[in-house]
Amino acid sequence: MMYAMELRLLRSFVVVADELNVGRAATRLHLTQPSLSRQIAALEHDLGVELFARVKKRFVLTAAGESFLVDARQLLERADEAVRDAQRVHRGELGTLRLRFVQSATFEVLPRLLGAFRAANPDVVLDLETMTTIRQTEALREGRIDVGLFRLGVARGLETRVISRDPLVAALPTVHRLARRKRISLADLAEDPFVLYTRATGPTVFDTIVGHCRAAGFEPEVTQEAADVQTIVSLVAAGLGVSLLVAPTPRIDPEAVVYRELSDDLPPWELSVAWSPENRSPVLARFLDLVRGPETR
Amino acid sequence: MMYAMELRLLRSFVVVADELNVGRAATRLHLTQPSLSRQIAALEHDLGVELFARVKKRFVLTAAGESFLVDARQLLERADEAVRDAQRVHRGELGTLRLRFVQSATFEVLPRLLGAFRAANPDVVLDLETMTTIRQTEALREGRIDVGLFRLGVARGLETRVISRDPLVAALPTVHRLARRKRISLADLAEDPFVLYTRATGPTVFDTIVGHCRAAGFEPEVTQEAADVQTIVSLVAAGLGVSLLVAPTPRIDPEAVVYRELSDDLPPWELSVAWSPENRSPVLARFLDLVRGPETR
DNA sequence: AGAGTTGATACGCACGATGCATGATGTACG
DNA sequence: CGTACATCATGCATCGTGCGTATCAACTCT
Repeated sequence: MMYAMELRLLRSFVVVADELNVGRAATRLHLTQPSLSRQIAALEHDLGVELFARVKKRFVLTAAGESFLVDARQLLERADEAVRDAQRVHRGELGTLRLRFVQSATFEVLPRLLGAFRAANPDVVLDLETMTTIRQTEALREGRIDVGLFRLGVARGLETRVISRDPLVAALPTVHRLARRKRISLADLAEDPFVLYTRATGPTVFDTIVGHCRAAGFEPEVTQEAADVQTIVSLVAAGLGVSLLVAPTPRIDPEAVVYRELSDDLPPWELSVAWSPENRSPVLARFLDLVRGPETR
Repeated sequence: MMYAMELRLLRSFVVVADELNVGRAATRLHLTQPSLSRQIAALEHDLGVELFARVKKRFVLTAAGESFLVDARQLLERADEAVRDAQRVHRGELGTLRLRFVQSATFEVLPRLLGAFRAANPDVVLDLETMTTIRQTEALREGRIDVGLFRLGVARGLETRVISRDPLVAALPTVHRLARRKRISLADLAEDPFVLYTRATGPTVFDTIVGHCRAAGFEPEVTQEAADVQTIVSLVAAGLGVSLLVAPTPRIDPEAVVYRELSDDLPPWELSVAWSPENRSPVLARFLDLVRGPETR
């Protein structure tokens, strides 16, 4: 069905229904009385229904008019809301930010970032999940997510910015012979069994650590692999071996595990924000303002 | 804030968003491409927000466009609904019928009437309540209710139509000396105590019954009054006296109370529908179609 | 490189909404 | 009871705006 009905007619109708007097309503609408009279007539013609009963030159809403008034008010209200929402989405105040991150970002960087973003954009829905580095870059390129947080690696076709440089530390069981030392060197651990990230899920982490060991003159004996930090720390606590982790580290089992600085001059482990330059999401823009702003100083 | 936004623009926007091709969308809308192009531009100008990203002469919805599309669809949907509802209200298919009735209508007439009306108008909300005759006529004149159902009395300024003529019957305790007789005359009850409707709430009922008794040659001894039929029947069941009621009668205490026809040639007790001729409610019109239709044969 | 799409812009026209003047009808009040 | 006032509808001229035709500009595909 094709109605010629327009919001302009609804706006007029609501005012006339409010005043129940065409002349006064016309003044409020900056129109003349005849013009408004014809608008109402046109609306009634469109609907095929009388909205006002002209009883003795006086306007009264009909039952159909009462019903339509309620709906017209709601309609105008919702139209305004739709406009406001579109504008807010445009400004990035409203929408969804799809953010993925590696586990080691969860301990310090992520809470700090999200806290600041939440405060500035309370109406943005945050779609959060952990994801490995490789899958993040894929998802970013295909536009399935907006922001990635991962360590190492240049991502072709993606923009990145380092937001944190964190040292590697050694995780030792409290009962370990070196646990009393404040700093240790990698070479000290040459004979120890290692617990490391599963190579299958993220080869860079595994390979980099093994590379550091070789540079220190030994081939690490990896007795156990695990897919997440928590498990690795638990295994270290249980005495299955030592490990190398990125600081800040999880505070589980503080009685059973200690973290020690490394005296070796290892390059810092960089945490980067990554996004696609093709992604025009205003919410992403807001997020990047936050990330780039303070760092550009 | 004054938006020039009109539904016409929304209708166009939805189609363009659907096709993502101005030319094809224009064909569907029976417009030319330039015209539609300008409509979209005008809409974007109104909102102050780009709805489409023109990337390489190809249309893609922006985030704001996505948001606005959802709302625009909903808005158009609701606009149609508002029109349909107004039309249904006009036809009396939608709305409220405010119906009041005296107690004696509840046993047979009311269920029959409402059953038929409900079947024909399932979306009309029925606002039902018992109300005394006098208060019904007041409420009808003041437009507070649509239909009244009461007995006796001409109501000035109201239209009425008799829909049921019911005989008076005598209510006797089962243990009464006349309970075995099939028909009795009023004069037989000359010495019995009477239980009647409270005169204060409805004088016509009380006075008419007393009038019948006098015509039968005795002054009834009213030992007890009560405001509703149920109570009266209970009192008769308890042996406090006899009563005269309109048939059909409530089926409470069938062991303790019997109803007997009267041999006197009393005028039937008429039940009327009443309404105000000023009331333009389409729902009322539908109701009257039902009431008048079958009766006019 | 050239043909074919596709969206934006220019220009003239025509329809429609507006304002002014007036008519029709009802109300208030002396 | 009649006249002045109020209120909504209608006739008519005008102005604005949205539309179509023609054309341009930019990108795609072969």
